[in-house]
Amino acid sequence: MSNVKMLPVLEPEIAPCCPPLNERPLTAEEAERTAVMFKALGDPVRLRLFSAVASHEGGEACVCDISDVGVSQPTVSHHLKKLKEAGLLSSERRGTWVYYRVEPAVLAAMGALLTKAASA
Amino acid sequence: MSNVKMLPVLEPEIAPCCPPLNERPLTAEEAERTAVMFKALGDPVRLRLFSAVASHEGGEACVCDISDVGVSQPTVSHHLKKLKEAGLLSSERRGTWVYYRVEPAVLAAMGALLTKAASA
DNA sequence: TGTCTATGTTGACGGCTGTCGAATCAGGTG
DNA sequence: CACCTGATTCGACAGCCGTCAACATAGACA
Repeated sequence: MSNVKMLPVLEPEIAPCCPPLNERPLTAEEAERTAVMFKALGDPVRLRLFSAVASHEGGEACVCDISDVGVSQPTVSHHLKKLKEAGLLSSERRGTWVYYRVEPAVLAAMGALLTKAASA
Repeated sequence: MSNVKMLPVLEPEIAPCCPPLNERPLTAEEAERTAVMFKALGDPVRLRLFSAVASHEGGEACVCDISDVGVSQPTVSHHLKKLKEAGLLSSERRGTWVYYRVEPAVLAAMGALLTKAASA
């Protein structure tokens, strides 16, 4: 298979998504979209996988490099798929191995949601 | 009753918690602690409630001001409790009403986790 | 005291989600 | 081609979670 479906909300280059959390109450739709991203990081295993990819040299990592998080290999694959669906990771097959890479724009957007709210 | 139990990890004033997600792979414990916070924001209703509190004047809001999110009142209470347990909100009763307030330090810590990772 | 309003708690239900083993797919190698 | 390894998908199960109605609690006020 090729591509898991991506969240359309994340397609714009800088992923503006939603206003800072303290600017105004989020609408139901905004909350729905944003919650998907936070939920993706709301699992310990996914957080470890994501951190492993993000901290790996070159900003990308093969599944084989990061699959030592205490769960079975199908479960690792399942979580990577979730992160991908949330728009936080992208994947590419190169020969034998599949490499995952972080999406910095999405990360920055999520960070802005929080830091702008914190500073105000 | 008074207080719901807080996460001990969030007690230090600036809530240093964990390194940026791309500095090194998170340990199991770090991931466990951090995931609790992200999970708290990983629900649309909670995100709307949190945003409503954060954007309310004075940085605090009475439950009656924010409970119009399309779910029943007990459900609102349930979600506010979750946000409180995650260390994202604090509450205080003043007379008839209960006021919720955001914890900016925790918010800043979560933001730093993401923005530092995004910029590197 | 009693009553009203504002929140929180309880108990139950249904759906979602994390997990695994087994099967399957993709690519490399012989 | 057969075979092996890396990775995903499938099918099933248990536990968690969001939701509600009903009940309980806290404070204000008469």
